[in-house]
Amino acid sequence: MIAAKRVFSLKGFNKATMEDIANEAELSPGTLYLYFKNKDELCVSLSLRILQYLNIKLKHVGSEKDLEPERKIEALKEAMYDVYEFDPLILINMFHLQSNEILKNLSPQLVSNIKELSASSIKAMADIFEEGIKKNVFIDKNPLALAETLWALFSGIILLEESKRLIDGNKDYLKLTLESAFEIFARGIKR
Amino acid sequence: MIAAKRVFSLKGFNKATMEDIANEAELSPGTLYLYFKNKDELCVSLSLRILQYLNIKLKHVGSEKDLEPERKIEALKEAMYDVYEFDPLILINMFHLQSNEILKNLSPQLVSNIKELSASSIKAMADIFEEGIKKNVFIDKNPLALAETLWALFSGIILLEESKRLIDGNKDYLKLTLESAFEIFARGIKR
Amino acid sequence: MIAAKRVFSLKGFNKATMEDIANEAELSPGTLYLYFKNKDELCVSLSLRILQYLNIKLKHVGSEKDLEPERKIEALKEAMYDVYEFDPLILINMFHLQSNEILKNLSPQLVSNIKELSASSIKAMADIFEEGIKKNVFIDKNPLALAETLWALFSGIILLEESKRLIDGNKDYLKLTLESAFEIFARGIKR
Amino acid sequence: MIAAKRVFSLKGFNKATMEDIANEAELSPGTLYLYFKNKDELCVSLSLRILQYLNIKLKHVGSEKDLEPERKIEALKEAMYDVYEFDPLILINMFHLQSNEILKNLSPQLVSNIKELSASSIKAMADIFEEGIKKNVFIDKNPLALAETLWALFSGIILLEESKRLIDGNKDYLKLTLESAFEIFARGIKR
DNA sequence: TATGAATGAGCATTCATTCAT
DNA sequence: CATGAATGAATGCTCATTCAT
Repeated sequence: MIAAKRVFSLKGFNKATMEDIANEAELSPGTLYLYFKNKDELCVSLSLRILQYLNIKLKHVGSEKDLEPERKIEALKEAMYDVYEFDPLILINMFHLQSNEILKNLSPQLVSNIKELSASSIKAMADIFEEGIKKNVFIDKNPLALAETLWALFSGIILLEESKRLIDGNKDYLKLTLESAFEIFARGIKR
Repeated sequence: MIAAKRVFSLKGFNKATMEDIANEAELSPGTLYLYFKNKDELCVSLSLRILQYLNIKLKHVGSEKDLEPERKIEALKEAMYDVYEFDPLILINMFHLQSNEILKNLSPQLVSNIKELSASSIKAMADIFEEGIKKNVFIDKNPLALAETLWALFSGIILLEESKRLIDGNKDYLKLTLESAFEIFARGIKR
Repeated sequence: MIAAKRVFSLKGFNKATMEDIANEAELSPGTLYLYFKNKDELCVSLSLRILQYLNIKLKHVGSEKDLEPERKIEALKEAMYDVYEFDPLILINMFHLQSNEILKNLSPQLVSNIKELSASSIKAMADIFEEGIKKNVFIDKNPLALAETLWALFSGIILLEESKRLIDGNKDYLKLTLESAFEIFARGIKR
Repeated sequence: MIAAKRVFSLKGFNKATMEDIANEAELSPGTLYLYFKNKDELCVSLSLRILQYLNIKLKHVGSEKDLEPERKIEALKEAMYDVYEFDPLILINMFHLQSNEILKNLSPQLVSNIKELSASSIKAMADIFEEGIKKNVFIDKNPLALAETLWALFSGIILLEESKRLIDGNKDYLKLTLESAFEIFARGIKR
């Protein structure tokens, strides 16, 4: 998977061949198929891994007992930025994947995994919002709706920054963009 | 382009063949190449079209003299939803495109067009925010930053809904999600 | 034909398209087919032209009454070099053509033309040799055989120099190579 | 390579498809690409093989200690005829190749191989001439120039005979033509 | 005479996948 | 558990040629 990550990052998913990955992993092409049913599943496994990482990070924020809801929003931002820095390319890929034709040909098991992890991540955020609402810190809205909005904001920013980098060759302003967006979001949900 | 739209929607970009499109258009494959340099450019042309449409809609909102800034945010939401309804698949595709390996192999002319239209769209929103800031309706933040946040929110929501549809087979809740997200955003930027 | 010559020289016969030639000639592709049955015949027409030119030159040498046979060999060399300089690429192409798969698909008329011109050129040289043999200046060999040898020598040198240029990027030493080869040939046929 | 030789001989290089060759070799098209980078390189490999064969033959003649220089010229003729008989079509193809657009797209390795073999072949002949010059049997001329002349004569004759066969349907007189040309050449370089 | 848009058969090449070892 | 040679279906793209105007 490390090899695959490296190759996908370098060549992009479509241009990377199984042979490339096998070479990078110092394995033979055939061996890859002992561990992954096909190329799609190999690709998705990478997404799953980062989704797991994100999930853990978000849950961890939720479980911090001593943190005020408002601070937790801050912590979410940090968590998201951490995940991004851990592996930008794979994160981007993951957000692409979610609405892609690849999903259609995936094994139900894997789709189910993705579904669970996504749901779990959004749930983790929703819990935080729910707490905030109960404490009268956040506006009284469906916590899930708040969580989805934040999720959308996060993924949208990731893709926007990627697109800016590709089109303009811009440097990496993600941190700033993220700060700014979270500030607006935080104000938007404050009671 | 209508044929291509149909075929891409049906089969997805990678699975659609030039022959499929030619058949749908009742043309020969060779003829497609008289009008589009290659498959990528044909695909991107579709994105360009919807980006143009979005651009016009956003500019139109900006130019409405009698509308209060707060109403214009509402109008932006309507505009975005209109564009989505005009052609969901192509809009999704467009947001994918922006951060994709396809961009790397595109003719500079086309990349430049995309760049201009994106910039112009964001600028149109930024103008609205600037007006609102001047009128002391919105918080005093860089209007461009506000615009980018809204853009990210929009694209993130589009992709999130698409992913929900693919994974859960959920019905189309975009309208609701959009409403909810815009409400938060509007509160977030209100002074 | 001038346009075709230019395009073939630039791109080579296989890579040059009829559209290239039409553009260069400021005509439409269709129009080319009013004058040439197909691409092969257009190509061969060019060869025919230079073969005609060579033919005239060689005959002219033969008809110089006041020239000793030995001088005529010198004159042949000059004639050949002239033809080469007139259009190296087309001459090379012509020698390639003669033993190529293109010939198999040519109209009988054109094949017949080539045949006649080649024969006539060789005949012109043979006449010179015959004269020399009668005058006891050249060895008593079949004049046609002498002519064919000289023809082979000429074409071989043309192709060798072309190959040297392509492989080594060497400058144009054709003149020197030709001199040297003719000297050997002249000694070889002198009584 | 045997399959390719057969197919090229039958259909000519341009008309032969990779599928034809694969079928003839009882392999799949893809497998061909495991051994040859592309069609051009497959074609050139054939040329390389005969060039190697020619090279060995010529060197062998040069290394015969007991042969007088004059006999070595005879032996060269025999060697060349042997190579021709070994595979006429491929030899013709080889001489075409040397001055062709194909060379431009070849891997540097292959071009370098061709270059070396050609040079080595000409050198082998030049050595023979040098020996003859030292022994006062041949005229005192640059041995390399003599070698190139003979090379040109050889290739020119090969192509001329091929063209005669194509145009006139003539039988194979190569042996005779070669004899005659070598006789002239031998006289031409004799002191 | 000239056009040029449309053709569509044709082909090189790729690469995910398999399977005998 | 690993191999890697072989596969062969799949497809983007080309370009000589045509024909209605």
